[in-house]
Amino acid sequence: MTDGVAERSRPRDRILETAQDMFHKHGIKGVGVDAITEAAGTNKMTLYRHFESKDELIIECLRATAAKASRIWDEFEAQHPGDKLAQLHAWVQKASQLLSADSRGCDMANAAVELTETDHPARRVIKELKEAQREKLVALCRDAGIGQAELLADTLSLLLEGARVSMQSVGAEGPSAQFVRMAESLIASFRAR
Amino acid sequence: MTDGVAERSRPRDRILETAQDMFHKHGIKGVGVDAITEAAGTNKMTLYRHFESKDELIIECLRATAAKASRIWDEFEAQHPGDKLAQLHAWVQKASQLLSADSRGCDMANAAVELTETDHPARRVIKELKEAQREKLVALCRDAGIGQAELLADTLSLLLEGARVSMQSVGAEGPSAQFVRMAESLIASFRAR
DNA sequence: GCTGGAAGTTACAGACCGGTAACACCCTAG
DNA sequence: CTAGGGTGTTACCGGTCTGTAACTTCCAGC
Repeated sequence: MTDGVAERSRPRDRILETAQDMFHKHGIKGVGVDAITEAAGTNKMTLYRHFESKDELIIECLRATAAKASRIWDEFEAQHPGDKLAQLHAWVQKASQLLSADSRGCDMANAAVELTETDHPARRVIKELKEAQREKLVALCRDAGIGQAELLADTLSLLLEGARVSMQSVGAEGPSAQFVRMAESLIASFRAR
Repeated sequence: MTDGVAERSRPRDRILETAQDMFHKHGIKGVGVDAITEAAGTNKMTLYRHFESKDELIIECLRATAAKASRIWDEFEAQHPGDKLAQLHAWVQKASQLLSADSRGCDMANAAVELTETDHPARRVIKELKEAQREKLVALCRDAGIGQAELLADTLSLLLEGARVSMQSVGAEGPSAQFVRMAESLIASFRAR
């Protein structure tokens, strides 16, 4: 009969959620564990009882973010059951919404930029998660009946990745503003082949 | 009759060059001023006599990097005088070379990711420099006789930006490997309109 | 009510950070 | 030769960082 209120959830969950949010907003190196625990309404010792190090917490945050993103793909399937082309357009739409709603880009890409040590434990996790996302998009393009599915998927990936990082440097009025137009005409052009 | 040897150049120049290199390799927050001065063969006091703060040094580094990039555009003009379309293809080629030679992406974009404070002095510099680069590419596309020059330039920008950040998260074998093919077919498609 | 484990508290270690003060040195322009 | 500016050296300041130790408090299950 545990109380379901978010504010009174288990400390581990609060830490994970708060850390995700703060890493996203201020960057990984821009947030200390003390700040996280304080914002999560707990303390450092409790954090280190649940996560063996800050690096481990970072990895768990990335996994959680990826899992959240993965759930969006389920929405596509639910909204357009079986219609893979419609799901691809929904993907473009969703990407555009993300661009409008948030100017801090992709957590995994940002983490890769910040964590420059080539042997950092988070790097292989980032690579794995990004590869999984790539394969999902390739499969969607292929199932939508597009011939060069890999090429379209990769192009769309780069466009979105570029848009998300471009927003952070030039701002929302820069090249990223044209993302939807670019993506849609790309899809049309690939379908025409 | 000052000795021209690079190792014996003025301390300010050595600091600037070393800082550029180290910020690029290890990120801005991953490098302390002590490490920079030591690598530059000097000391912290000398750094602070030439730069009023680390933030100011960061800004000077970004300006220097942009100036270096700007010189590449002069090469395009020198290699293909008057032939703007050839220069556009040279741009693609050069971008691809950068992708192969270096996996740490764009210093300005990386800095924008790292420096999350919205009022950080480097942010407006980054925006200015990125906007200048954008206008250069737009002008090149326009002068190459492409109708929707802005749209092509912005698409190429996002592709390159995406490729440079994608390399850092997924690696060189990911979507960024197809950059040249994407860019060239984009240019061809825009020329056909 | 008792007990055991989870959580909170305080203090601390050791390292690094950006930035400054005071002073010694060296080398070149006059 | 001398004066002075650029440079090097050392020590320090106050702050922040990750991570730990020792102890107390709380609360649910029995």
